[in-house]
Amino acid sequence: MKILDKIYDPKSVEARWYKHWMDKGLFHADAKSSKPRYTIMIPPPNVTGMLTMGHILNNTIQDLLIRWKRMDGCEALWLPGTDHAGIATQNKVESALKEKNLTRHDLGREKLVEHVWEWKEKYGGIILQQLRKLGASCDWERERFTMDEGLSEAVKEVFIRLYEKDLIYRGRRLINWCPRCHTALADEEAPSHDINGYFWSIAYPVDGTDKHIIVSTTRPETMLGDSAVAVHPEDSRYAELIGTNLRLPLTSRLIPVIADEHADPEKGSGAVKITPAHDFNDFEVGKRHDLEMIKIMDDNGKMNDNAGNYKGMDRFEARNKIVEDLEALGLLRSVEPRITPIPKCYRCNTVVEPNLSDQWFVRMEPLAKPALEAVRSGRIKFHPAHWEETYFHWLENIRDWCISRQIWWGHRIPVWTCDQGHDFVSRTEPSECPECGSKQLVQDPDVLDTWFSSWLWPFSTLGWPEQTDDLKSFFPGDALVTGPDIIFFWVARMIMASLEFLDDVPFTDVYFNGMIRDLNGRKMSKSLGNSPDPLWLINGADAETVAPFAKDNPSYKQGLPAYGADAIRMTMVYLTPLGGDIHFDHTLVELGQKFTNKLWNASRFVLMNLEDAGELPSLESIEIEKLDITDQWILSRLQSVIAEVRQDMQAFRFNDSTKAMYHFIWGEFCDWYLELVKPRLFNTEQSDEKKMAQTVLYHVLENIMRLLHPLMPFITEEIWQTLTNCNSERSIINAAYPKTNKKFINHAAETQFALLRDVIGAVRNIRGEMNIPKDKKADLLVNTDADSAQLLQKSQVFLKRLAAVENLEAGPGVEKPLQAATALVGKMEIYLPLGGLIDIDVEKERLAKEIKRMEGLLIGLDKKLSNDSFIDRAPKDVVQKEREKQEEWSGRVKTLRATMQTLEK
RNA sequence: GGGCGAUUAGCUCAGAUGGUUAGAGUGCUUGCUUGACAUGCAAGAGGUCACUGGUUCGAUUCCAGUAUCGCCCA
Repeated sequence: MKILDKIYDPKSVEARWYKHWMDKGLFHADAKSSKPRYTIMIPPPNVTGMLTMGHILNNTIQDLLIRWKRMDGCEALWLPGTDHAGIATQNKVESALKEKNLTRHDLGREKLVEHVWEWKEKYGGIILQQLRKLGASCDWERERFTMDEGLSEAVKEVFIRLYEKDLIYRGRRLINWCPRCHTALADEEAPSHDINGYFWSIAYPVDGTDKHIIVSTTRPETMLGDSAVAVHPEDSRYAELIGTNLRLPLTSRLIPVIADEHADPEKGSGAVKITPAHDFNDFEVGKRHDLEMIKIMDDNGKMNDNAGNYKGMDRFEARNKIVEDLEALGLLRSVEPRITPIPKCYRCNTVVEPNLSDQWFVRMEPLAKPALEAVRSGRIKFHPAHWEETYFHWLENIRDWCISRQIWWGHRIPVWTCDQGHDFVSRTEPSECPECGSKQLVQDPDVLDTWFSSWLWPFSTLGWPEQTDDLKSFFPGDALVTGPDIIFFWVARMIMASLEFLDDVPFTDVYFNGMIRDLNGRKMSKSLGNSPDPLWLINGADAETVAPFAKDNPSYKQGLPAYGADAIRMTMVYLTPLGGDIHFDHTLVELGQKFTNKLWNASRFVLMNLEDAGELPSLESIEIEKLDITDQWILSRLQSVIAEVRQDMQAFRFNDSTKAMYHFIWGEFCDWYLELVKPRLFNTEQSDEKKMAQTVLYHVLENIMRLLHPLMPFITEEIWQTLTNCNSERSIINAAYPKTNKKFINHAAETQFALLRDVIGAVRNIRGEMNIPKDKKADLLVNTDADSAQLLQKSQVFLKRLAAVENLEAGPGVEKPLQAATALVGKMEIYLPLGGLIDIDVEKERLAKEIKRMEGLLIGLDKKLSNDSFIDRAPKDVVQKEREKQEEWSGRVKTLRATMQTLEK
């Protein structure tokens, strides 16, 4: 049997096994397999993206599920890929052009798109390479990209189907416009941010009088586009003015005072300016009152012809000038600071401008209804469930989805217009207008929102609309693992699309992983620069490399050790409760690193001690009665842990499953079993006892490796291969996930072992508190019943080894010697006659502390039990339990007091 | 303004369906180079479970309110 190297080196082990897995095609899922299916579609990262800590968590969880299901007998598909990120990618290429003093218009549409493809081939998808370092067991043969031919077909098909069902329409509407990216955005793509703004109050003169109406606004520049001032119909202050005209300052226009419930009498003066072409609420008011829609800005966010003297100014420059001019006219009545929510472009952070333009929209309400129902009925479950509220709220208040984008990188809208003005859709390049036969055709210049391709991801990746084997085999999928930040963008829309086009849900469970934050609680993001490069954590990074980052993140100053992928995976999952956020710092990964080291060394120890084992019997063939109590205990515990891990993973409680394994492996297998098994192993003679110990050791460790593999794939493969002396044809990837074996569940053994462990603990406690060196052995006397005494007698070798016990005397009626330290374990009294070693004062102090603690507990308990309502109303078994406790504890206090007295003599 | 979530040991976090002597890792103190591991072993200190009420025999756990923080929507 091979022995492991002294130090675990994640770098070489990880590279070696990942290559092996790839070479053997172990991640490939076979559509023709007869096994049950398990499918996860990766949330496709942007093709421009780099790996972040968020991806680490997200993909570790997916890999954990996939590897578990694969071992558990499923044909498991984890399909990877990227999306083309229309705006982001085009931005990237355009800024590269800018350095050569070129704009996209210099190149023209075709050339630019060519350029983007080149860029994509060269730099795109780095993130997928990075995922391999994490150990992701994606089926790389099935990698997809949203601009692939097949996926583009799916997009076109979906557009046409929706168009023909009248679920897609073109309309002139107010949309969110990014003046920098030069495109429309969906509502979700323009999230609002609070900024420190102002609230300006402006006097609008009533025409023909010397009266004024005061209106307030956070955006004074838009007044140039005002077409009315609204007051509430029941606001008596303004009743007489309704229908009169106001002179709009800085212009020559007259605008009416109208009555509309949009005006809130409680807010400001109660009168509100209406700018239908530049405000979403005002747009609705404008429609109701048939007001003129006056656009005062161009697509760059600069003032246009309608802005009079302000023409050509940037919107913010115009704002300042307008405020200045109003002040000069004496019409500016007040300025107060105000936190103002403003929408910003999610790609470039520019302030978004509402813009009136022709765009394509999807009618969402008919799609939303079935999607709502799918979650309400429980066909799809969210983990944690509270995200359902957010989902419901959005779908119940759904607005139509603006899907056209005025950029060039993306799926072209399959709509043509002929010179007679007829619009029509076509699956192929049309040669004539189906309505009038005209051959003068122009295709819509816009492309579709990237999410309009991502929402098809669960089936477009499998070949839809073709009825491929993959589609039949792997759709619908099982789990989706993603962040709650894209619940609207993506999760809800995938559900809608799958129900609409395949009449089925795309997955049955959605796991929302938490956000990774820095230690100050800020979300890790590129723009804040507070996220370390995850590859630093995996491969290590010297101080120089991380210096720029370490400036604001001092814990990185010394550089980072190579923690390895397994350590990071384990740490992240350990730290994440169901959907909870993580406050992350790299030093937390020491948890996983230490665990990895422990696992490695424990395995090394086992392997060293199996060298002379020869052929070991199968576990099944062992007669349980012949096993040592410690063997029975560890095997029984193993069964419980297997059951617990399975249960937790099934419930998406990965941190609980991780903790269960951690505690079992370190706290029970390493700390206790390995120590207890040593006497048998170190026996140089070959004996049945030794062979038995070796057998149990082997089987427990082998189970541990399989149990842990989905979480820590590399180290478990390395150890498992060595342990099982595998030829390279087999892999732990295809080994069976452990199942509970009822034969080994043994509660009696667990109880007996607990007793032994507690006695050892009590002796260690005394020795520890008195700082008694290990080489000073002491006798142990235990006053206890015959059964326990027998167990202790049988376990003398353990007591000697782990508690430095010299001689043991145990049985009923054993009396406390003078000059002894005392401890109570359950109903046992244990004494350590330490002679010269014992410090009476320390022992008195120790006893006094324990008496005080127990008395404190007893007071509470007595109070509870003297409460009649408790006795009457609490369940009988609870009362009974409390009574037993009271008896035991008061007995304990009595014993401790008596002991104290003997010391005081 | 509306909705959702959080507040437990110095730090990072666990604690389904109310009854546990409130836990883990890390940090801290003490003692150990014990034939796998000093990335280790053993022992210890450290908590008014944010605050105020309510429900209950009993609340860290359920409900309401307050405060602070975070996210989403307007």
